[in-house]
Amino acid sequence: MPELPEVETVVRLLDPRLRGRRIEGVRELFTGVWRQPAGTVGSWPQTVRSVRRRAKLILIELEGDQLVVVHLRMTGHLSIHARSVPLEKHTHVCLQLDHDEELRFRDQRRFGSVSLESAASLAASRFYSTLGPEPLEISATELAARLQVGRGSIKGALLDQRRIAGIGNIYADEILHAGRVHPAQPANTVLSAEFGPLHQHMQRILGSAIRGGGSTIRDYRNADGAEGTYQSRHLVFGRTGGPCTTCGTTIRKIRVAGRGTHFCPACQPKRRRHPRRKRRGPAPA
DNA sequence: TCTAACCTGATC
DNA sequence: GATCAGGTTAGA
Repeated sequence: MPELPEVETVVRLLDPRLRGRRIEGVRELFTGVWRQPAGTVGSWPQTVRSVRRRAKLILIELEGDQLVVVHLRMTGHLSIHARSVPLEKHTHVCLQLDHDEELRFRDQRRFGSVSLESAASLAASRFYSTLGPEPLEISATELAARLQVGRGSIKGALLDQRRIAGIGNIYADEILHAGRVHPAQPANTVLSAEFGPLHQHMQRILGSAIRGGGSTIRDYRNADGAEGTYQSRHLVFGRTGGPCTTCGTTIRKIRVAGRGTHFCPACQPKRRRHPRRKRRGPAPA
C-alpha cells in the first residue's frame, strides 16, 4: 500500500505526537510481527526522540542508540489510541505509551514488521545498507547513472530499492507516463536526454503526492485514519480502459517487472534502439 | 532477471 | 473458483 508519499504522510503526523513520549513496553498480539534481531535487548521505558522516514521505512528514534523500525509493506497501518479503545481486527503489535495510550500496528496481510534495532544493527542490515538514494535528493545526473543500466525494464529499475529508494508501483507508472517512456523499455535503452524530464516529473509527482497526503487505492489510511487525495490526480494508475488525459488514447494495463502496469500506448511508445554498450577493448588513442 | 512465495480479502 | 492487490525476497 504505502510508497514514499504515504509513508512520509504518516511520519509527518506521528513525529509531533510521539516526540518526547515514553514507550513503556510492547504488547505482542501475533507472533512474528514484532522482531528483535539477535543481540538486541529491549529495556523499557524509552523516550522517543523523533520519527523519520528512510525510503519506505518509518524510523522511530529513541534516546540512546536504538530505533523502532516499521515497514508497512502492503497493508500496514499505524495509529495512536487510548488503551481502552477496543482493538481493530489484524492489530498485531502495540507499543504502550505514557498517558494510557498506545501506538498500534495493524496489518491485514501480515507482510509488514515492527522491529527494535540498534543503530548499528540497522545500518548493517541487508535491506537498509543497500538502499539507494532518496528520489527527492538525487540529481538528474545520478538518476541516469543509476537507472540507465541493464537490460531489465525501466519500470523494474525504478522499483529496485537498491537503485533508488521509495518508489513503488503507483508512482513508477505515473512518473513513466509523465516522462513519456514505455514501462517495458529496457533501462539501458532509455535515452540520456529522457532522464532530465523523468527526474523533474519524479520530484514534481512525489512532491504533489506528499502535499495531497498520498494515494488511497483501497487500504491506505494515514495515522489519523484519513485517506489520501492524490489518487484523484493519477493519470494512468487505476485508469485502465479510460482515456488518456493527454491524448485520449485508451489506457492499457500490462505486466512489467511482475507488477500490474498502466500506461498510454500513444504517449509512451516502445522504441527500438540499440542498447548503450560498455566499450570493449583498449581505449582509442 | 524472472517467478513464486509470504498472507488475507475483495473482486472478477 | 480464480485472480489480483500499494512490497520484498529466496530461489530457479
